Amino acid sequence: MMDSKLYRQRREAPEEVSLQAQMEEVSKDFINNLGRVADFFGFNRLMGQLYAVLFLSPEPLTLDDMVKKLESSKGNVSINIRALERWGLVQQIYKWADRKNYYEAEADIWKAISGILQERERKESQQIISSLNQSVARLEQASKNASGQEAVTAQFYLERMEVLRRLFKFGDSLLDMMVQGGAVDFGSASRMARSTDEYADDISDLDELERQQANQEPHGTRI
Amino acid sequence: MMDSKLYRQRREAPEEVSLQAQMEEVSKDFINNLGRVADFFGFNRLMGQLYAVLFLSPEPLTLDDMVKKLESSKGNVSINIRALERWGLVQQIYKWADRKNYYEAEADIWKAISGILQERERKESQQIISSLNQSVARLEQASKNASGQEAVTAQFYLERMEVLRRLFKFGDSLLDMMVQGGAVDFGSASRMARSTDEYADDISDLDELERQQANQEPHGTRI
DNA sequence: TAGAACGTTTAGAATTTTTTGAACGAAGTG
DNA sequence: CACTTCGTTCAAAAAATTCTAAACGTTCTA
Repeated sequence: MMDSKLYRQRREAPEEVSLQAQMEEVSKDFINNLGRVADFFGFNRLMGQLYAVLFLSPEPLTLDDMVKKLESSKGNVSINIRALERWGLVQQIYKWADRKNYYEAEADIWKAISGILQERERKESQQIISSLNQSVARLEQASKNASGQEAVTAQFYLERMEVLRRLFKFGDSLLDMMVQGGAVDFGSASRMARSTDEYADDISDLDELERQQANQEPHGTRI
Repeated sequence: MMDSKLYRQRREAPEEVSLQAQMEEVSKDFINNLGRVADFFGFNRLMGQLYAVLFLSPEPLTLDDMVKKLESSKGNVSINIRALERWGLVQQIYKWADRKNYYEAEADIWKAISGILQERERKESQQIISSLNQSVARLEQASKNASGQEAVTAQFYLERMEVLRRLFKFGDSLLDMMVQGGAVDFGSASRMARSTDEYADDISDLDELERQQANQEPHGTRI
């Protein structure tokens, strides 16, 4: 079934062979690139490559198709394709009277990315925000009746942590806006992210942060 | 010199000791968190931890201070602190008549992040964009006088690659706006990122992309 | 019912990344 | 000059990640 294609290819005229060859090369590049991207984003290379293969395939592919294409082992492909499935990057297709599983790439890239942002990046950022919130609360409480050197250091901690807390809050709302579709103004964003003491008296920036975040508060980022 | 602090701590009243303990714990959390963040972004854990230690320290620290605090080896700290320096996340401080090197964290987080985005994320995205551009160009050229099945497949490749090319272009300009300070509308962004055929006839989106990108074209993203 | 086709799981092999510790050189000190 | 302090380098160890190949369970087929 697949073989017929290969046969045709060998018999065709020079120009056509050349196109085939080009497509071959181009798709190799593409596959490598997505491999690197996946790596870059903390997935593994094979996941990216698998997605790439499926993304460039007009028809859904089977496990073995991918094994062949990527020269990897069946086990490895099996594991990674299922990871892709869990991330919503790949879907399974069932064919009538065919015991094989076919897979195809989620073609709506934006949907795929939103899913990842929602599931992974935001979870990460929210954990950190939550931890920072706790820390700030504890320190504020504990340093209430402190004085001298200790109080000064505690204050320093508080200021520094507040800077990071703002940053992550901003990052989190940025992610949310990417997912929900909103608008961000990086001009004010960058000012907000800068260190507290420089801008502590400039309340308008804080207001702006709150306003930006208000748009998406409904779905529960607040901690 | 450092010991005096520890001495004081032991002699102080219960409340004060408690604050110290709180600060200890809170800073451990913080250090771990930044370690994870660093990991998440493809640096290594120690880099994040080092940055955290410096970020929470009111005075600059020496290599050995950090070795002690993080219970790592000198070699490891040396290597990673210099990596941080290269990324502009940490600065060296020279003290008069002191042979040791002191380090302090870049306190302007936004500046630090911009640097990374500029140096690393954008480089990555631009490489991919460039590779995609080449591929698209090659395919367009090669499929000029093709026909039949081959032409159809080539067309499919082109469409798919165009989708990714748009996505990365958008990502690239997003990064640029974060660095330069601009505004992004994720509503139109998401529409743009979706697959070509659905929106091919809706030219206004394309216009919007170009307009958004026009702001930063000067510093050479165009390929 | 035996055997083939498929996908999953898993132990351990291979590879990559991170860490250590010792050696070294440069610079300062007595 | 002998000795100490400090930071870097690098080979090897340790740890973490990724990959393979074989075993296995299911489902289908003859």
